[in-house]
Amino acid sequence: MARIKEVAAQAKVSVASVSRVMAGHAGVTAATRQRVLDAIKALDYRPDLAARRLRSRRTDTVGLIVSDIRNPFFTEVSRAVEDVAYQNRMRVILCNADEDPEKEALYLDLMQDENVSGVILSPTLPTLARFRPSDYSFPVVLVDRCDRDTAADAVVLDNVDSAYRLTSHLIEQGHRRIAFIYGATSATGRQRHEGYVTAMATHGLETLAKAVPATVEAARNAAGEWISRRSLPDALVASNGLILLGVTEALQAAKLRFPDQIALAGFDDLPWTRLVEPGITVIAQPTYDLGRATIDLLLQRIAQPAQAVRRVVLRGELRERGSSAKRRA
Amino acid sequence: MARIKEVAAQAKVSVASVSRVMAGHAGVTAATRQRVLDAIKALDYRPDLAARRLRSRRTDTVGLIVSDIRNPFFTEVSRAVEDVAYQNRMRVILCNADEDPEKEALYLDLMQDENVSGVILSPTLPTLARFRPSDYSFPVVLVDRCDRDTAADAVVLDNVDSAYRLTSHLIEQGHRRIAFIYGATSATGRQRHEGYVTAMATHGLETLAKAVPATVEAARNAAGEWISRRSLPDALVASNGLILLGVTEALQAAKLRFPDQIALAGFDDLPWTRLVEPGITVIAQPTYDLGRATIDLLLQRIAQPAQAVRRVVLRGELRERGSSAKRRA
DNA sequence: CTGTTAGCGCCTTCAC
DNA sequence: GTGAAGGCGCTAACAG
Repeated sequence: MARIKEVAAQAKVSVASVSRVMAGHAGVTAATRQRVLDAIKALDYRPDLAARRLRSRRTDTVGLIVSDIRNPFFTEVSRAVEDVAYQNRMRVILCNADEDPEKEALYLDLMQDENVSGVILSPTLPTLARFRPSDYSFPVVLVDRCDRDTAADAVVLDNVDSAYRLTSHLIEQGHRRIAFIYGATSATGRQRHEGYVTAMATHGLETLAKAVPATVEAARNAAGEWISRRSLPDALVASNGLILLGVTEALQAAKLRFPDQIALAGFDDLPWTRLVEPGITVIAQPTYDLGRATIDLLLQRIAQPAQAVRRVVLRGELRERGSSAKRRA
Repeated sequence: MARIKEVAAQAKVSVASVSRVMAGHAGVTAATRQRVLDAIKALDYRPDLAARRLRSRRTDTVGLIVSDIRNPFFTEVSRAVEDVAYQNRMRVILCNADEDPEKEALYLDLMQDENVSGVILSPTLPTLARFRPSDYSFPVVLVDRCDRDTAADAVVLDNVDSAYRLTSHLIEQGHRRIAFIYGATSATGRQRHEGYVTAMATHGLETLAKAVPATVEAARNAAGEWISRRSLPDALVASNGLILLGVTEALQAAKLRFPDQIALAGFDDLPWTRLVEPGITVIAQPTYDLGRATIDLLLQRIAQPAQAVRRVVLRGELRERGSSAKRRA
């Protein structure tokens, strides 16, 4: 492995010039520049990143702390982050916090140790509650989850609105007893719950909601309990894709047909929601765009640490399908 | 941020002793050891990783180059890798090659620059064909995809066998004209195709196979073309979860009911395969275990670079569901 | 415009 | 058992 010294020797210049050429720094003759470039190519020189990072005190690395990598929403966000980051010569360190606040804290610590240039985080509720950007030596951009008053860059869906629209749609379809199952570990679940509550209240309807851990199993069990009661709701709404899956499984296990016996709707336009007859009505999230907006925001923040805190809100799109069809009066 | 010097000063010892204590090195008095530990705690000292890496010439970082992060198979593998890696004080750099050989090459290069301790790779066919472990300065463990004669550590499913069993199952159910749609970009698709061919040959049946890019869209189109022909096959088999999804969508678009009009089966026990009535028969892959075996192998290889090349083969499990049900003779 | 040089923070011989 | 000192490979400040 060639070192910068050898490149300098080969090009008959000083190491400083080599460094300057690599940095794309101005103030180098075209001639020396070329000699350096030739030497680099001739020796197949690749700068030592560890040395560079030690000296320059920057890592060009971003940490991606995702709350549940199995959730397709986050894998798509990760894909966007990965794409854009590498296009900008940044590395991505992947961390999966598994909806566990302790793991989140651990990973944030790790990021400190790694001296990353920035972090993307989708915090659980406890972490979000404690979250102060100033606690960290690196910029943090929140994705998917943040409170109204969180003083940090964030990219989120219009959760309240989307849930409001989804619920209103069900009401318009003639459903009245609409139940809402939502993730208890995230601000997102809460906000969607809020949108649901508002929509119900607007129409003078009683709410019927349950918070569950954001897993397929928990949702399946919760929905199962509801189903086994004597009085079935008219409709069930799930606050995200994982929960929607659990609910759908429970309905199927109980041999309940939608929309005939019960209507169904939820968040996240996963491929299978079209496959399950007659299709499930959902709010589609622009997942890739959310991810891209997040890493864009982070890169900008890294470049300009002092710029004003920003919040990007993307709109969810209602996709009506058979599962929410009109109730026969 | 405290430095090792300050810790040394605070503990009234030399930096060497601090370093020794941190390394858990023997030959330090319990007394000094305690003083150092106290100082570290008092100053909240955290060693600078960039400096340590420069000095020690090791990064304790593994690269994870996944061929398609949107494929749930790989997200589950990633989860396992992530889990185990961090438990072993290793970082994970995530790369998504998107089934693109050029990106794979790019990322492998990057891993070289990063001086990673090791790499996990699920190569496309072209990359696999060229692959020589000795081309890299770090150990590489292949996951999901490798040839019989690839001289590298690898963790894979028993692809040929599983496909053989799946196909045989369909034959036993009375299906005869069984078509196979498989991913053209991976050794895995090929091997599953081989198992299919063998099973068909064993029973003296003609094969009917098509290779497609490993995406939902490509599979949907391919299946669509097949379906629109005059003579429908008895059954369709998809070589992985993405392709199975595309095929299922095509069948649904054509309003074909399974198993009545056509039987269906595939690889990857994704949640939705149970949801689509009457359930799709699949080979379930032990995805998490595959990932864990892979990172385990890599960590062992890092610890003992000279050990013999190993191959771990995990067995796929046939899960019979309605979609492959007996053909009415 | 180019070269010399002083570290970045840590580990690790080497003396004592 | 402990400390002093050199150097990992690079960047950047300073001279020239």
